[in-house]
This record gives sequence, C-alpha cells and structure tokens, in this order.
Amino acid sequence: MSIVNDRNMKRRPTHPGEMLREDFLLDFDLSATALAEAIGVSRQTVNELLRERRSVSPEMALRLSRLFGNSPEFWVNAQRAVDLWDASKTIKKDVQRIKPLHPA
Amino acid sequence: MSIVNDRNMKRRPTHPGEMLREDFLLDFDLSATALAEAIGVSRQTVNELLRERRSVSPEMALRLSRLFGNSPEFWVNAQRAVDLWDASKTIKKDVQRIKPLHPA
DNA sequence: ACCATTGTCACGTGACGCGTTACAATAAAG
DNA sequence: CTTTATTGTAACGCGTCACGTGACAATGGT
Repeated sequence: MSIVNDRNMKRRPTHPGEMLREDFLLDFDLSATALAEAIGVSRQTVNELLRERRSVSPEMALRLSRLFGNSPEFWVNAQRAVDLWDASKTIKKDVQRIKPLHPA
Repeated sequence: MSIVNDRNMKRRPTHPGEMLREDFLLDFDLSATALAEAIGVSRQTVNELLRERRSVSPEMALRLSRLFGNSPEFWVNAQRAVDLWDASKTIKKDVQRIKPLHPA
C-alpha cells in the first residue's frame, strides 16, 4: 500500500482553520464575523479557529457541517489528523517503548 | 445511501472502554493493571477508561494501537462517534437554527 | 488469618474550548 | 482628512477533562 497513515507524513496535516480560511470563507464569501453569527458562536471562537489556535470541537464540527452542507466527520477527521500528528511527535519515544502484543 | 451517519443512530455508539473491557482485555488476557503497565499510564487512567468515565485521547489512541497492533484511527474513530453523538444531543436545537448555505 | 492484587474515590494540575470585555488596526463614509 | 464602523486580537475568568498520586476498601490466593 502506498498510503500509510498521517503520522508517517512528513508534513503536518492541514489544520481545519486553514481550510476555513483558504477555501470555505472564500468560496462562500464569508467574513469571520459573518461565520460566527451564522453558526451561533462568538467572533473570538471563529477568529482563533482561523488562526489555528484552537481545534475543531465536536460541537463546532456539527455547526460547520450544518452550515456548509458537509459531514461533521469531515471536520473532525481533519482535526484528528492534526491531533494524532502532534501527539505522535510529543510521545513518540514513550510509544516506541510499548511492546506490541499478538493475540493469545 | 442506506448509511447516513452516527448522529442518526438510535443507540449511542459503543464506547472504546466497552471495547477494551469486552474484547481486547479478554482476547489478550490482560487485567486493567497489566494494561496500564503495558502502555505506560497509571492504573486509574485505564480504570476510568474501562468504566467509560474518560475518553480516548489522541495520546491514548497511539498507545493502544501500538500495543494491540491496530490503527490509532480505530480508537479515535470509536471515540469520535461517541463524542459526536453526545454533542449532537446537547446542541441539536442550536444546530438546527443554523441556516445551511449553498456555494456562491 | 495474612498479604498481594484489584477496584474506586479524592485531590491537585495543566490544558483547552468558550464567552465577555476591551482595545487597536483597518476600512468605509462624510 | 477626519469621523465612524467594522474587523483583528489580546486578556481575563469559567467549566470541563485527561492524567498522576495517594489512600482505602474489596477481593483472592496461599
């Protein structure tokens, strides 16, 4: 298989905030403030999401998917890829020390 | 499509803790304490996970997948299904008020 | 009965999503 | 070029949650 998984990628997966900034807000012609009002959260919440200082919560995924007509999984998957990539960097050593089992 | 998504399920998706309890610990013949030592976390962390009082963090997903030889996505997916289901229940009203857009 | 293992509670800590408020930077209108 | 409105961002507090440590009760094997 050519495709392995995210943690083996060289680059960090695209953060949902970048997708919003560069794709969705442009395609739908929305400002950060407009997005915030549309999905019923504060301006700051959207702002920090766009700046990638905050991650997409399950609640946020539901809101975004409702507005943009895609699945919550789309948003949560994107976020999860980043989370796993980050987590892998921070606890890589510890995980490697874990001895894999095989079924009894 | 017959398959929609988790939030439309009648029942709450299976919590990762239940999978561990009823499948993995039995199949691999592990106690909670043994699991904790194997993946390098405290007994309480495993205990609360088994009791479904805590969710699978990205770090935990990496540890479990390393030990059991499955993917981190397996664990995170299972957790996410529960998270989305729960979130959907709590903010269903708010989400419904969001007016779906269609591309400009 | 004794001792080790296990299940669970209580506490503290750091991280994080979110809202509110305040203020600066930019843009729009006169 | 001012004035006004909109936007970007910083600071604060709140509640939640994953995690470790310590304590203690319940269970089990010898």
